[in-house]
Amino acid sequence: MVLVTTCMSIGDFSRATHLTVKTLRHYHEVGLLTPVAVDPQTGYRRYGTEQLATAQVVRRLRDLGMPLEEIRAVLAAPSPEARNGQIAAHLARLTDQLESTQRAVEQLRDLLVHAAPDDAAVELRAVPQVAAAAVTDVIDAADGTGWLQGALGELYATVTAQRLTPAGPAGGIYADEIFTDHHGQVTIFLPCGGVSGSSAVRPVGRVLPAAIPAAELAVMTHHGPATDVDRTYGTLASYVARHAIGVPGPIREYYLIGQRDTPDPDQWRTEIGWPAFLTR
Amino acid sequence: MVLVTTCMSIGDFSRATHLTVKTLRHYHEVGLLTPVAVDPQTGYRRYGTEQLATAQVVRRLRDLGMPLEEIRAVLAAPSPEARNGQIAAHLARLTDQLESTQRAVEQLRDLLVHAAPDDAAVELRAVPQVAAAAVTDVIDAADGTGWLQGALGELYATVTAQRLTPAGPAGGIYADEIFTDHHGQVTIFLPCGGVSGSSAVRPVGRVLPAAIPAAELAVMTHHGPATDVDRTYGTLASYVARHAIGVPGPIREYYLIGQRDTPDPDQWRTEIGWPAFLTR
DNA sequence: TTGCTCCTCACGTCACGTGAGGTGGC
DNA sequence: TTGCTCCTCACGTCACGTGAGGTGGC
Repeated sequence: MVLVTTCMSIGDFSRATHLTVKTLRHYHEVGLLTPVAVDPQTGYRRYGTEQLATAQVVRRLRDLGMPLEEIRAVLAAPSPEARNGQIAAHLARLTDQLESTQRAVEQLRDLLVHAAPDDAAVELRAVPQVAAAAVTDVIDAADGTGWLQGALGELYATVTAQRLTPAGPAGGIYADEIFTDHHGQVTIFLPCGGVSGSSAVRPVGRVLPAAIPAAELAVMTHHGPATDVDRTYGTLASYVARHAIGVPGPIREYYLIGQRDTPDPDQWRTEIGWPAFLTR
Repeated sequence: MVLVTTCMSIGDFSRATHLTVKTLRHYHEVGLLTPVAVDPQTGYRRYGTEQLATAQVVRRLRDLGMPLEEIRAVLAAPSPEARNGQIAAHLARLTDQLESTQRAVEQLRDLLVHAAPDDAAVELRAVPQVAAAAVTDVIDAADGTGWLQGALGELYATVTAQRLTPAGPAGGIYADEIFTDHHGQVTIFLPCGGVSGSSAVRPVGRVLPAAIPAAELAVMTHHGPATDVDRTYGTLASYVARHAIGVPGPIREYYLIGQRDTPDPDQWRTEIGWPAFLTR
């Protein structure tokens, strides 16, 4: 059986698909849309008419911002169901992006309308060592919020299942690299003391017993969701710098009221703790 | 008067703003966020507490996808009104993008659900030379739709003002570079013959009299808005390739029913004309 | 003194766009 | 034969991220 394919030059294929010649050459180079034939003498590319449909799909997926690597996976999907799943996953990402853009718009308005939080609310506090159940991981800052919710859920579930009583609000210890590199170690903990100050929690899944060290902190309470927590960080950093009380060490957060407590983000309260020395 | 500025290291400023150290150095390099002081010996950067507010604005504008160059312009705005105008312009662009993404989703669904247009509807046609009023420009393909509406509006307004009667539907002549480079010459014309075949139109604004040359075309009608006109182009190109009747020359479009005629996009009709020879 | 912070290159990423300089096809 | 199409480098764009390799500050 001989398959006779009707061919067209790259110029005709460009007019037919509304993809530029440069783009078509690029798609050839990365193996996304390989011409049916390439003249070995001249390097001239020949595209088959049956490639028009593929090009139309590629164009629409690119219009949706899908990376070339993922488009290649869609084209290679073993079944229509797999293909639809990949596309649906990308559309879900687009929806997430849209929501985060809408939040960014509100944040910007907030920033331009409302004054910076007042640093009169900064409090200096020495926290003692506590025994706790803890989850530790190295994460990307971008994944922070989702990861935090998962860790808190696992901590509360584990502590409850073991019939222990939390001895204070949950907290987090953030390595500097989380801020300076957007990638670093985070520990989320839930205080629950046992005999002689060591945690009574038994390891389950990611949850381990841990001793959370004592610290001296400049503390300020952030009101609302984490999206604009940087404003509270700024005020706190400014306070610490003006009083020249900064010391090295990881930043802490304490989750007083959050998603688990009330669905109203305005009522959420998070304490930010910046390492500081309290005595002069 | 001596201004004493409280300073912080790049590391502290990173923690305070949640911008990475690499990002802060980049913003310094491009002049977007210049430290208040740089140690001439060591190159160490010092940031002032009053720069925290600026950094917070920058971060939110970046979250909205605003380019660094535009953010610089926002920061340098002479008045709050100018600033708000620049931000509003960017938000309008975001809204446009959102709409175009939503259209892309529908287009993709269409492509996966509906079969390609049938090439039984392709018609071979010889069009004679006509006298016309015309607007010619070199444009980017991305600006095509908006530019086309403007040109059509100007053509119809001019012809009507000069009490001339259109002698047929408006059309467009698209240089190959519009498709192969996404940048090239386009002529939009409205036939209106005068004495002895030359256009009676007097030049006004961008509108000039022109003789639109005769052509032999393979023609197919596109139904609906221009967003998925590439499907009709593909079917037409396939037809021309299979019958081996393609000849060089610019592509034409004829705007039979459009935005000017009905607000319902499903009723819009555009003829696509692909250069072809009619005799064998 | 040690370890940590900070520094400057130099190069990579992603999806192309922009020339330069040259050759094949009708 | 002319002019057009097509070719391959090589480099640019944008907003950073990723090491390498080295120095200053507490």
